[in-house]
Amino acid sequence: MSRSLRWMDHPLHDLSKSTKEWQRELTSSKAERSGTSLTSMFQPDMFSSQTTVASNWSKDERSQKDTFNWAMEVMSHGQYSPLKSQASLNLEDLQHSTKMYYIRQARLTFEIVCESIAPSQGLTIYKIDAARKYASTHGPGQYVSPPKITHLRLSKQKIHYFIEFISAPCYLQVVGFGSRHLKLSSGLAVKVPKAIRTMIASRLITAYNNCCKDNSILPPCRATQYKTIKACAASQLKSLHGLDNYISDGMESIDTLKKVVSNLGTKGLQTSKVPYSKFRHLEITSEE
DNA sequence: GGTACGTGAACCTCGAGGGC
DNA sequence: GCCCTCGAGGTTCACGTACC
Repeated sequence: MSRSLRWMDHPLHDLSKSTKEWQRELTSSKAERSGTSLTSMFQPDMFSSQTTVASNWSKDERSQKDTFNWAMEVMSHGQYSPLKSQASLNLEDLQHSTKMYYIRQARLTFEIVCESIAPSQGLTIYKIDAARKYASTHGPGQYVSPPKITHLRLSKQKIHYFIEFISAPCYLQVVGFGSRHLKLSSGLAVKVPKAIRTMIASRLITAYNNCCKDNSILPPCRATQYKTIKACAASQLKSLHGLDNYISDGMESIDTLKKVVSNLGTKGLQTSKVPYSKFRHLEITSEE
């Protein structure tokens, strides 16, 4: 068997596969070759004792990503840039930049793993011993003292204001037909008419926070507002029905502005102060 | 002491902008 | 045109406080 592995020989080179498929293939292929699983290779005691490799991921308190980052950091001797996130979508469904990020991480990971399996240069017993010594003397690091967090119970009035705001007719439209059942924590089921929200949660929250700012009211934190909106059952408007009307109104507004500027010019406004360039841009945009 | 729930932080994804 | 980095948007999670 060759001492070095090539990228194209490895299942990771098939970029059309999802990361989960990669993990499955990598795990199975490693197990076939070595008689053990990749999972067991990533256990915290991998360098200190071979008797502990039988433990599995589920028993570890760390998340899968943390364990992975930990393993890669150890294997790369601190050279590995930690994986920031795990893809939950299939690779082909991700945006290009996101896909490139995961591919980059996969390549880097693969190189490190290959280097560990078939070290061609640089890795010596002395360096491994030095790494062990460093880990035993320096430990896992210092925890930063967490800041004091204070909690304030929201008053019913505050919650009422928020619900009233998000239930305004411009944000919530009741559908003329159908209904749904809200199940309360007390077990009581309430029948409410179906409603459609015209704005996504984050926009609603931004609008409410601006409103609070104008009225010098302290709003609940974002997460609480998200929870409240989620609890108030409503569908999200996804249809583009009415979009033509908005565009039509917008174009009409631009025409009106042009007429106003033109009139101001005839009344003696200096030509240099008339922003013709901006209207030219709008004209070009509207023709496309 | 148990639990409900408010909070900050983390997660996942995307887009802009720049280098080659 | 491809690749990469960085930062922000939108959402969810887990911790820890306050109340019963």
